[in-house]
Amino acid sequence: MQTLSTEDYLKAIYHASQSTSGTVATTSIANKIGAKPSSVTDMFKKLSEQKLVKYEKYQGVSLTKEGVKTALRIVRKHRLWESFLVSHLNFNWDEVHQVAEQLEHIQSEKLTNELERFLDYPTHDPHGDPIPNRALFMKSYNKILLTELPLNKEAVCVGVKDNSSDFLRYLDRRQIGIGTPILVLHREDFDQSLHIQAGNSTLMITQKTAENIYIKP
Amino acid sequence: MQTLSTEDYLKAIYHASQSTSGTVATTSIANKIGAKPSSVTDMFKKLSEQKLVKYEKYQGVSLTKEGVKTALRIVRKHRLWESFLVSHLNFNWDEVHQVAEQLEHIQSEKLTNELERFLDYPTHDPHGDPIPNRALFMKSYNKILLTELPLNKEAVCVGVKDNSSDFLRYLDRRQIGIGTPILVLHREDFDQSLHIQAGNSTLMITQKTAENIYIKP
DNA sequence: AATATTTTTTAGACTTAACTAAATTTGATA
DNA sequence: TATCAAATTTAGTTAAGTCTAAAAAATATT
Repeated sequence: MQTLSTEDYLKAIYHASQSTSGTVATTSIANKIGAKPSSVTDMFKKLSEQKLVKYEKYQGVSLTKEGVKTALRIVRKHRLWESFLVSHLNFNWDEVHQVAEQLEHIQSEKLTNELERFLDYPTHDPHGDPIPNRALFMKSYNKILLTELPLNKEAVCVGVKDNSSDFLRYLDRRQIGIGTPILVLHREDFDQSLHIQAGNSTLMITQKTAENIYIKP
Repeated sequence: MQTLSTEDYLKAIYHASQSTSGTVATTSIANKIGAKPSSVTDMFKKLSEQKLVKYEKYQGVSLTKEGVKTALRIVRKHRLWESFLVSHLNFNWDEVHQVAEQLEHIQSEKLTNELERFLDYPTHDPHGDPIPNRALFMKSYNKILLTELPLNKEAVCVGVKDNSSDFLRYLDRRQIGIGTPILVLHREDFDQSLHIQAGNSTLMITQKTAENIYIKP
């Protein structure tokens, strides 16, 4: 059985390898976990002994098949709990992360599966991220970043890249959320800022904001 | 903030002091926690430094006011989660304990209070034990053991003393649960076994069984 | 009351997951 | 290619919570 800590490492490696899609560097995990690189090296060795990662000195790590499965089981629990917190316990989408970080470590297959049933088999969490099903399979939308949306083409917000409370609350204030229809009215060549229509209101957003919003045309 | 382990100790001390209502011995906690007495002594010292227990060498421990509050917060979470598991996630009353042991350590006041609201402020858990409210106040029924019920006096099962799966499953098979009406038809002087009417069926139970069923006349 | 038994504590050691500081390797730069 | 900087690993340390074995105190028995 995994300790709480190894689960955190596996999840961090999983997320890191999603964005870089290759081997993952010691420092990048150290930053995510909030630990020193030396501690991370120690853990890489331990995970390697357990055949959860492939690790070669100075070459970074990658998850083994078993490692991916373990990581996905945690991601599954995390996203199911986030969904529950928002749909039934009045949490906002910017408040769920910290609590879900704890709940994701609860060990009970029955609990996870019953929670999934209770929520009626949700496919995406409150941030638009896909929830692995019982077989750990998930399909993500064919989503693109808002920066790539052509002018005057209708689209819908389906997720966010940055899950920080700050960003999510910012979107809340702008009344942008999952499902909000979005149209790009004008793209400023100078700084790549966008004039968009989000729902019923027209507003301006920076490039940085647009880079963190996923949409589906 | 408490570690997972100190929370377990506080809860164990709380439960032990409920039954013995005095100071609690090192060995009794060692048995509950599944640790050696020497480890328990160490923890007693630590909890004492944190002013959560009153501890004097060789004299056992008792919870301080703050210790009781911390213990009750855990009991509150434990029983709320047990209620949730049974009422919404199809758990049986004999299956909930192990999972609730994990869930009780989740740190989030909002989560606890929203869960309580979602469950519509339950006063008792699936085993009939009272759930502390937000102010950590709980009122238990004026319950007595089934062994003390006079012949032919109507009563209702309101709880169990032994929460083990074995006992709970045994009661399930006998169709005895919270709310089941019970009538003692005959008490055998020889071994104190009882002939009772439970719901619609008549059956015989041993003294040991009767000693673990709480009823309200 | 003296002795024996049980309970509890102390002392020292182990494990896990972290740390710091120093050494090594890699990759970039000149 | 030689050198330098950054990243990574090694070596040794720490803290929490556990353990075993031995010592001390409390309780029970004769």
